Amino acid sequence: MSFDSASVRAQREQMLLRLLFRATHTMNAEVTRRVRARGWTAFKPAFTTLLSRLDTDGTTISTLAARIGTSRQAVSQLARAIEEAGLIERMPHPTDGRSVVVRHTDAGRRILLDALEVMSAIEAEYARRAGETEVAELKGLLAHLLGEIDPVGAFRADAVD
Amino acid sequence: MSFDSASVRAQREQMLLRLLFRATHTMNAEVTRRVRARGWTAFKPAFTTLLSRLDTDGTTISTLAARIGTSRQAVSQLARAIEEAGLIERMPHPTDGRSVVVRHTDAGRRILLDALEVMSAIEAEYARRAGETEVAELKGLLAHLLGEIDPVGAFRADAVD
DNA sequence: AAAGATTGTCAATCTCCTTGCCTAGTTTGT
DNA sequence: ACAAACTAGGCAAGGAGATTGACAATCTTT
Repeated sequence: MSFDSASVRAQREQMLLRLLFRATHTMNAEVTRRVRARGWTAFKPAFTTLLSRLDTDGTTISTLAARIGTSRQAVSQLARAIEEAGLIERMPHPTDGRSVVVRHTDAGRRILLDALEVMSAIEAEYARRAGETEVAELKGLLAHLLGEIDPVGAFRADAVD
Repeated sequence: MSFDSASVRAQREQMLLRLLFRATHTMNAEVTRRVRARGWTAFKPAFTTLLSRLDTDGTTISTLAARIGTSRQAVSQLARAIEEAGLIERMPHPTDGRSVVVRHTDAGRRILLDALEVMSAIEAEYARRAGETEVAELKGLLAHLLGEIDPVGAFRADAVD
């Protein structure tokens, strides 16, 4: 394998990982910008990760960690930040004295719905610019690939809490 | 829009942004793991961003910043880290006294080729598991979408350095 | 020459995450 | 019943990667 900088660069530009990086970064920046523009100035990109995984009756830190796929400490810290933004609240677990249940506040529910609306709007815009079929197909292919390479990361309706 | 936690969660799982996040994260983790396994223990995920954008005869910090799409400061810091890992070297610009030219060392060229091999191997593996056509199509659709939403991020053969 | 831009860097700060350790509870084994 | 083992959560420290503001050195324009 020879080394020619231009061809190496061109090659990398077409790598799947590079394409994924660019798409993720571009879309995430846009979502954050628009959610903030809706008046949620305290919103941070990481918030939706947790907010969207809370059950109506609340969820424990450990369960969240398992769902999100990070450590309990990370969730605990993230939860503190979101709590300080007034979007969730901590409560003692009804039966397990060690556990803490995290639950949406009203504002937490509102911002989540707003974020979902923003994401839908952006997707719709992408579909308008790049083609309805293309974007739908892209989502299908991504979901298909993820089913192969990251089955655990998927939402499981039967998750035990 | 009503609020039902389970349906909201399910809805978000199918959002394009969420799919992109999962795919990016999964693939990036795998690339890093394998490159490290090839003996590049000092390798960090962020390195390839810069390494893959260096020209054979070197590139200035400002040019890199424009190419990568971040600030000069970020590039400067990243360059220091990569320099300390022995993969690039700084040199004074031949004509412009303000500029610094960043260039691959031999090790820098080798690790980049290794990383590209790793990425190709992973893509091939994905193609085997999820289908050749599917992965090729996924890449095509991503590139197509990016052409619409992030035209600047693309590689430009006519870039002036 | 003087005014203005541009290049790279320093320093401080921020976000998100990790690792190591610790206490308070709960479950298990005998 | 009771000690051992495990689990839930949080504290502290710190790292990776980026941002922002300020700045000296150097070019460019007028």
